[in-house]
Amino acid sequence: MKNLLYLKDEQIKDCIQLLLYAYRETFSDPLEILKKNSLGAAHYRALHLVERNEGININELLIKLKITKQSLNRVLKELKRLKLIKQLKDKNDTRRKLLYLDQNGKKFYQEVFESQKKRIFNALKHSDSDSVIKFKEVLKKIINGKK
Amino acid sequence: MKNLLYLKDEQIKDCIQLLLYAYRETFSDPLEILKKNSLGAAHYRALHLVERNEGININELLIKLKITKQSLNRVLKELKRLKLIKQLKDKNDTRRKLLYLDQNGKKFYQEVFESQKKRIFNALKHSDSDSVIKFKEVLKKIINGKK
DNA sequence: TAAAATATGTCAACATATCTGACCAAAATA
DNA sequence: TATTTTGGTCAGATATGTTGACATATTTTA
Repeated sequence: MKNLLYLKDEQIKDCIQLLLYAYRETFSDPLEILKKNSLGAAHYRALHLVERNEGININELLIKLKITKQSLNRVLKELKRLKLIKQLKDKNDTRRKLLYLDQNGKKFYQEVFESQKKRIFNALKHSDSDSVIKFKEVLKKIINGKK
Repeated sequence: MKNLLYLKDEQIKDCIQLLLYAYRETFSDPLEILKKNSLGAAHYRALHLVERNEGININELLIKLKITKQSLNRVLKELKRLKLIKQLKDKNDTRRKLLYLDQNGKKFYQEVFESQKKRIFNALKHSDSDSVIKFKEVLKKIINGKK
């Protein structure tokens, strides 16, 4: 049995705290721009997922966001009102509604993303390629978790 | 100029998404136990910081949490009521109140931490020492951010 | 084809955790 | 003594989530 220092409780607590701070800072950066448009973090999370998964339907989005459809609906209603996203019927199953960024959406998303990007960009720029790969690997293991 | 693949927008978006998911999963694990005691994530964040900084005062805690004193006050009131934390006056400056875990607090904190620890522990266990070091380095750069 | 399942939308009520702004008191410091 | 610092409190607002109930259109299944 190796003496795995980095598995000691204090080290784990360190990781948890770093994760909390990194998340908080990363997601507080874009709040200002969002607020100007009377939107919040929840709208951005949905917008981000639509941007990265153009044509996603409501159900898939719900699963990724892990919120109820009532909560999501409120968010989507406002995003549609502001012409940031649009819905098109799935031709193979017209019950399903597929989500896309609308005209304003692409521009707005890019603006919000830029505000958030700076922090990550600088962090990665000052890290080497290997560090970034390992950083993402550990994050993925945390996400998939539970042994 | 090197061709830094990992600085492309798509890679940055990947990182942001991983960070969001890792945070969400890590902090959703302990919610069940907290809820049994009618506490939430906010109480745990405060409890965690008191555990890691025994004798911290209110102002320092406010700065670490980045919330208003009104919000913190409500959280601390409940933690004190449940005998999870206690306040002692600073003898050098009796305006200041220093926070410590109370009897119940140590036991309760450990229980909640264990529920959260599993996920991180497994992720780190399946990573090598170098990966963990680099993982933490990148997180720190993200936190200190802004060039 | 009739019944069941699926995908989405909506209403209402409520819970939680945050915020702002105003104001107060005790203690330390200039 | 006047000002600043530290902490507490009240009241109201906002953002985001929850449950539960119900409606509609469409697809799938028996």
